[in-house]
Amino acid sequence: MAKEDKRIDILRAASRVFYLRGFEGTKIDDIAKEAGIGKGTVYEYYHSKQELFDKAVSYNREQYIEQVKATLSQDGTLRDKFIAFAKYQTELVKTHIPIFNMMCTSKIIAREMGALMLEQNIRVAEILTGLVKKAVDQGELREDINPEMAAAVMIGTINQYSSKKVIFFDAQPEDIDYEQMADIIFKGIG
Amino acid sequence: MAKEDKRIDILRAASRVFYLRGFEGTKIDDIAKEAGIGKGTVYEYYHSKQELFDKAVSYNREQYIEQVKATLSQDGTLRDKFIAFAKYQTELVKTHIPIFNMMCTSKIIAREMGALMLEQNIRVAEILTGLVKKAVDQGELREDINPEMAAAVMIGTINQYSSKKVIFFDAQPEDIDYEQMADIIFKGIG
Amino acid sequence: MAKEDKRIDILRAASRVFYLRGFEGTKIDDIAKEAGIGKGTVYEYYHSKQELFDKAVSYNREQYIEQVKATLSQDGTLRDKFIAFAKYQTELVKTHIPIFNMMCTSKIIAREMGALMLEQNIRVAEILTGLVKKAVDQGELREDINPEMAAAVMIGTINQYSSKKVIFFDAQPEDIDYEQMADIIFKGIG
Amino acid sequence: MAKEDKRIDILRAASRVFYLRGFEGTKIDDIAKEAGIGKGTVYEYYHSKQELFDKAVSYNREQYIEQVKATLSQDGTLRDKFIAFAKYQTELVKTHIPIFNMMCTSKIIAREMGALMLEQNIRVAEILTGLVKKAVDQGELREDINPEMAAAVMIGTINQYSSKKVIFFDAQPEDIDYEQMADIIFKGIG
DNA sequence: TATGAATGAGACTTCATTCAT
DNA sequence: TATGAATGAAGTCTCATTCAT
Repeated sequence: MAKEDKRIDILRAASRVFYLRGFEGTKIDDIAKEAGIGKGTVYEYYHSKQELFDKAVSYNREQYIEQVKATLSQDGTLRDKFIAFAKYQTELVKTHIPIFNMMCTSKIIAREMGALMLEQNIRVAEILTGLVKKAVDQGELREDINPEMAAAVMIGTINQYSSKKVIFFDAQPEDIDYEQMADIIFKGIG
Repeated sequence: MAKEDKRIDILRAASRVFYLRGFEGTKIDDIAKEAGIGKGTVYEYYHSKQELFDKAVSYNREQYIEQVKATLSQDGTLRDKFIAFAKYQTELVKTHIPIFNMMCTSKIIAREMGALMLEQNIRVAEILTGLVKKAVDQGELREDINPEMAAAVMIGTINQYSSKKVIFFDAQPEDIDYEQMADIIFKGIG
Repeated sequence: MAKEDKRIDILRAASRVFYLRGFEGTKIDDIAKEAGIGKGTVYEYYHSKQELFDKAVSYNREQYIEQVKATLSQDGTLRDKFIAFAKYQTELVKTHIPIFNMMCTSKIIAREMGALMLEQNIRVAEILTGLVKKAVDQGELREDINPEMAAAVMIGTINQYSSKKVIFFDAQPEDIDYEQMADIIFKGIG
Repeated sequence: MAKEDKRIDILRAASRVFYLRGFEGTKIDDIAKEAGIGKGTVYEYYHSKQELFDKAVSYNREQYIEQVKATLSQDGTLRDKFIAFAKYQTELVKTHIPIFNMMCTSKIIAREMGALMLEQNIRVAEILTGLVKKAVDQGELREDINPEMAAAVMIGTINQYSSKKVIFFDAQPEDIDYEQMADIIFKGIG
């Protein structure tokens, strides 16, 4: 228990620091201090910096995917689900899970992390693609659309507009007009 | 002349290596070898690794923005421009300019690079937003749309669908169905 | 009682591990595991790794010297004693007491261990030298020999031939022809 | 040239320090200081401490074997050769080549070094054994001796008596009575 | 008394930067 | 101007020792 709790404590501390400074920019000592423990103690729980990083990525990814699934499995139309997902994704970026940035800050991204990032993005896209197909079947969307592309429009728009507003302009998640975002995606800009 | 040429040579060599290995993962010696010169020579042209990195980022950003401007200033409807931009962006990712990845591989991303990335993305978004406004004025788009958001839909969709297909699934830029992408954005998915 | 037994247990466990891995290559945890106890417990009996090492060396040395004395105090001619000693020394190397190797595996050999090694070797040499003198008196050996050198011939030959055969060629102690060895030493090679 | 000279300089400096303190007890910084260079420079010439150690052992071993061969190939009887070899071996221990001690001071002795030590000792023993055989053929030695064992008597006696006198009692190599040593070996102690 | 989690000093190694040639 | 050998600061990881339980 206490042992496992501490493992998680260290993982979360590591996540915070990796998030802020990236893999290379993070010193084990930083993580130890963030967790309020000694440097050597980190190594009692994780064998290497790399392992700690990988575990932190996995941990946050799991958390993320679970939340996405929960968000998208709520009742309602695809429009409702989209708005819920957009809100969640925006909150996420603002507040807590550092997964996106963590993936962008390691020198090894070009090798191992590419697959991880892909997998996660693919899984979310797949879930959304499935929902799009169902919505087509139920007549909520027009029949001639490419579901995969439709899912890309949704995810892409959120990442481009919503997340960036929050990250770069310090906007609050509640300031985003999700209804308008849904309108423009569902009705088109033309 | 020759001096200035060599500066650019080094800059381009640095861009290639930074792109592949990130800031921390790149050794000055790697850059020197890539440029076919000695390690000390790099320091005759740039005072530090950090300066070289910054200059490489700026250089690639300039090139990128210039190309985007050229692409979007061609004659035609917004739809035409969108397709041209999507093609360019996709080619870009596939072939050469390492700007996106460079931004993801430095330990300083959270601090200085955030602003750079923002600025570039903002500039492209601004250009597109301007074109959207013009298209609204010319009746090509409906009047009630938020131009900024419309631009985000376009950029976001390209990044999510097109770039990912190319990056992660090794698709060729010419395999992407840009017409379909334009349709879904202009007509909406609803 | 039990306390003193445990001290010896730890000492023997330490001897085995030091023997295999040397001073620096041995972790306190290895010794604890070999002794079937916890790491902290080792420190209840010995104040430091260095003390434990020193005590282990002393312990094995005592045991060794006692055995050598017993072997050499048996009845018989010097030739008999030599053969008995050669057998014992060969068995020793093969089976159990790690004293020689322990002495070769510490970083402190050049300083403190030199004296220890010397002392032990000297004591054996002295005992043998004494026996040689007695044998001279009893007419078993010729009168003009240097007893110290004669002892060196005996010890040196055993170490060079017998021990090496066993250590490096995995010969069995009983495969050695001790009679032939005695012959060559007593009669000379000339 | 200068580069190769420096490689050797470092190797010799490393040999001296390894000799005094053993593998584990030697810090790269010690070697650098002994060589009068910076710590990083050592790594310009050798990739790791282990490589440097291995190279130092090999280097000293080569030097040693060459010298032994030269010593034993001089004209004269076996007795003459023995005396020359004993002198050389004694000088060696006193003055310069740290091979024996180096081999005794690493934690890896039990694994890799065993073979090296064996090989060297075997080679010397083989050379001597060959000379013994030749001496038997020429009637210098009696016919019924075991040449391998005779060689062991010679090497063992030198190591036990001569080297120890020098190492532990600080005797000078010229103080040793090599004639007496030859007598006792050739005529026997009996 | 016995334990093992926690600790931090210290070692190896890397690499940006300097500078003599 | 061009070079690459030299350097040492700094980071990762190990492990002897301590101490609360």
